[in-house]
Formats: sequence, structure tokens, C-alpha cells
Amino acid sequence: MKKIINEESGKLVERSVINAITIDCVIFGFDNGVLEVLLVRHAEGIMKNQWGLPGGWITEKESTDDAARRLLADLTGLDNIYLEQLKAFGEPDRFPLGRVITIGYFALIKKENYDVKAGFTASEAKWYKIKDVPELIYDHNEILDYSIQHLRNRVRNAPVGFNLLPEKFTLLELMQLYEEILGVEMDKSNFRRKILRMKILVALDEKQKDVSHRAAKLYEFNQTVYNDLTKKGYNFEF
Amino acid sequence: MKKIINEESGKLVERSVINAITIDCVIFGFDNGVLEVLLVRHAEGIMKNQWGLPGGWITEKESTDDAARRLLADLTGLDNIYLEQLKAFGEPDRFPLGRVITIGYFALIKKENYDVKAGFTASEAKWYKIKDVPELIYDHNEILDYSIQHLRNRVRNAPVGFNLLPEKFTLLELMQLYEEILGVEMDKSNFRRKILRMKILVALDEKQKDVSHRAAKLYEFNQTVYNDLTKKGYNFEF
DNA sequence: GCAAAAGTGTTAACGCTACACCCATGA
DNA sequence: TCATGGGTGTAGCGTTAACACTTTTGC
Repeated sequence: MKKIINEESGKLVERSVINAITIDCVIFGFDNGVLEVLLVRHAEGIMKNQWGLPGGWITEKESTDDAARRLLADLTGLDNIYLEQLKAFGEPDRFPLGRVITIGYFALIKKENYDVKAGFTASEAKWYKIKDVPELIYDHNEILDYSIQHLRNRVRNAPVGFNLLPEKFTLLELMQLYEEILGVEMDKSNFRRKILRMKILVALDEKQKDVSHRAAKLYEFNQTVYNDLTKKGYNFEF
Repeated sequence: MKKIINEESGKLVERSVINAITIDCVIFGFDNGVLEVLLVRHAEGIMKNQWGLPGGWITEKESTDDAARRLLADLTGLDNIYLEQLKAFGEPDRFPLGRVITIGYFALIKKENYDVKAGFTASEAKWYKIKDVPELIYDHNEILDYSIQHLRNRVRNAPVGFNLLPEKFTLLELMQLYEEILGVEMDKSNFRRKILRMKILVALDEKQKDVSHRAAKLYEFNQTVYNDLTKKGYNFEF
């Protein structure tokens, strides 16, 4: 902690301010009907060998959004990801070695597009099923819990869930995604009608392959219709 | 900017990190059917005499939430306010004299309960109708715009709007609040039925006074029912 | 043919919209 | 008695929920 110049008055003011901000990313993936989160194991420091959310420092010239994108790109190896700021976590004792506020980010990725490899100060990176998440460093369990809650809310008010699925998916896969995230059971038939009426999906001339039952039609997401719907404040309640 | 010790490894690392965080509060009020925001005029510094959002520095021992509550109490003279973090604003050039990230907070107050008086480094505090807001310092117009958008979203998914009204209010006042915030016209009769079916209001044995027409019944908000509803993920779409 | 999942159809209950209408009160 | 807002009623329509049913495909 240090005394700093009050930027408002230009005068030196006797006031302690915090001097560090980090970014932590909650990266969700979806695999075989199960929601997963990407965690890393720390390679050094007092938290060595413990699991936490991937994160890092902000550099001087980048925005917090850019920092999150950079950290994510370094970590998952790809950009063009659905990314959204969660909020800042600022409990004074959240970080044991000093006052550090972290800005949480929230990403949804199509798992099969990315080959996750550990980088940074991480010795290992691994997808965990939500229910198998171990105890994490600092307040990272709290950040994760908040993210899950946030995901549940977002998914009901905007079609962000699509970002977790492959480009082409079946209606049942989509429904299972909602079921998993919201923790509810749905009726196949009703889900079908509802989502199709929204016109947010485009039916492809293509079907599932290598399945041991009737192959389902594949769909893709229609960005244009989504934009229209969100402007009108559409509601994805299921 | 300064070099800091990497808290992870304990080693001195050659990395520049930002060293200042502020809090800025967007405080909404509602007066005679019009949404307003509380602004302050700066008394000193390079932005002297210009209008901006009330805000300030975080001290070492308080959480960001506590800081926002403290700043708000100092400014509006009262606590026990509906307060919510918006998000962090972190563009590298948002603040002209250095890298400062601000955490936006969002408050809804019952205007008639508070006697706003300028404090801090503010020479004046004033309620502005949303459409009359002048050009503000730094990125405060952007923060305000974001807040309004956020308010619109929140109001449709949770009954936070009640925080803008007096303890006792009429159904028409409530409807006008929704109309103003969402920018839509509603049907009195349908609004009535819908909000009453929610059971979120308690009818009082009391009526409006001093009105030149039939006096309307007064209602108050039922916190218990609200808690139940939000758990179930209720939806306030109108 | 059987299992498993795709996909369609039906129906009753419910909620929403739009609008007409009556009520209470002060000026 | 008129204007103003308070408050009720209702018909029509679309959506939802629950469940039965048919179709396709691999084994």
C-alpha cells in the first residue's frame, strides 16, 4: 500500500489505496450433457499445486476486456470466444498477501474447438465437472458459484447457451444443455415447438452420423434473428 | 505505475500494474413519473465545476461494497439503500491522469426519504432528469448509459423498481414507473391483474389523500413473497 | 423385432390483450 | 354534472403443459 496523489486535486493526499488488480476467468464448457469449468494448477508461489481459476495481471495499456481476452487466448489457445465481465470481487481479505481486487470474467466455449494446454504459471489445466470441483485458492469457489448463478440467469434471458455447443447440434443436445444448466427436466415436444417458433435456429440439410438410433436433424444458430430478438427484449424462459 | 511483487511467486517481477481503483455510483430516483439521477459538481482539480457521478476512493480495509455504501451514506446522508455492483470500467484511457479503473455501483432510492446535500469534494449535488443529463467527466456518461440499460433489464427480471417508490404507493404509480423505465405504454387493467396475481403487493387499509379524484388504495411491497419468487426465478416481463 | 431416440399430434387449462364499462370524488 | 382517475368484467386468442402416438435406424 502506498500514499498516492489525488488525481482530482493534484495534491498529495494521505490516503491508502489498493494497488493491484487481477483478472480471473470462469471458462465453461459442455461435454456429453455435463457442464464443466476449466481450472489450472499453480506451478509456483504460496498456492503451489493448488487448483484455481485461470487468471493474471492487467498490463498498463490494455483495457480489462482486452486483458481477459489476452489471458484467455494464452490459455485456451484461441480467441473469438463469448466473453463477458461478471463483476469485481473486492473483499479486503480475499487475497492473503495484500489488497488485490479481481475482476471476474465469464466465458463460454465450444469445447471441441479448443485444445487446452497449460501456460503461464500453471502446471496443468483441466476440465472439471461442476459437481467435482475441488476446493480452490482464495475466493475462487465463490467466484465460480457466482458465475454459475449468473449463467443460469443469462441463459434464461438471452441465447448465450449456444456458445457452449458445436456449430451444428441437434435439438435434444440443446435441450439437454438447458436442462443441465437450469437443473430442470423438460418436455422434448414442448421444447421443440417453443425453440422452433422463435426462428432462432436454422435447420440444415444434414443429419447426425454414427448413432445407433434414428439420426436427428442438425441445426445451427441464427445470429441475425438473435440480434432482433434481443433488441425487443426477448425472453428465453423455459 | 510501479513494479510490484508477484504475489503468486513472492519474487519481484518486472510487470507494470495499475495502482488505483475508484468507485462511482449511479443513484436513481423517481419523481412525479420521471426517472432522475443524482450528479455532483466537482469543487477542485482539473475537472473543477464539471458534473459527474458521485464517487471516491476505496480505503485499505473495506470491501468495494462497503466503500460504495460509505460513499453513498456520506453523500445522500442515509444508508439502508438498494445497492448493487454494476461492473468495473477499465478502458486504459478513461482517466486522463493515470490508469484508474472504476467500479460502478447502482443504487435505487426513495427520493422523499433522503435530503441530498453535497459533501466530499463536491460543491453541489443535484437530481437531473435522465433526458437532461449534461456532458459528464471522464467516461461517466458511458457508465450512466450502461446503468440505464442495466436498470431496464433488472426491472424486468426482479422487482427492484419498488426501491424507487415510497413505502406506500398506488398501482398507477407503480405502473408509471415501469412505463417510464421501459419506455412503453401499458394497459391499466391488465397491469393491475398481473401484479396482483403475483401476490407481491399487500393492500393497505389506506387511501390516497388530497387528490382531486377518487382516491386510490395504497399498497406496500411484500419482501417475503419477493424472496420466494426470485428463488423460483420469477419473471417480471410486462 | 427390439431398443432408443426422433419427431408429430391432441387437448384442456391458463394467461394475455384489448376494450368496454361502472365507480368515487373534487371542483 | 363534468372531468379525472380508480377499479371491474369479459371475449378471443395464443401459449403452455402433459401425455399419447408414430417414425426411423442400428443392432
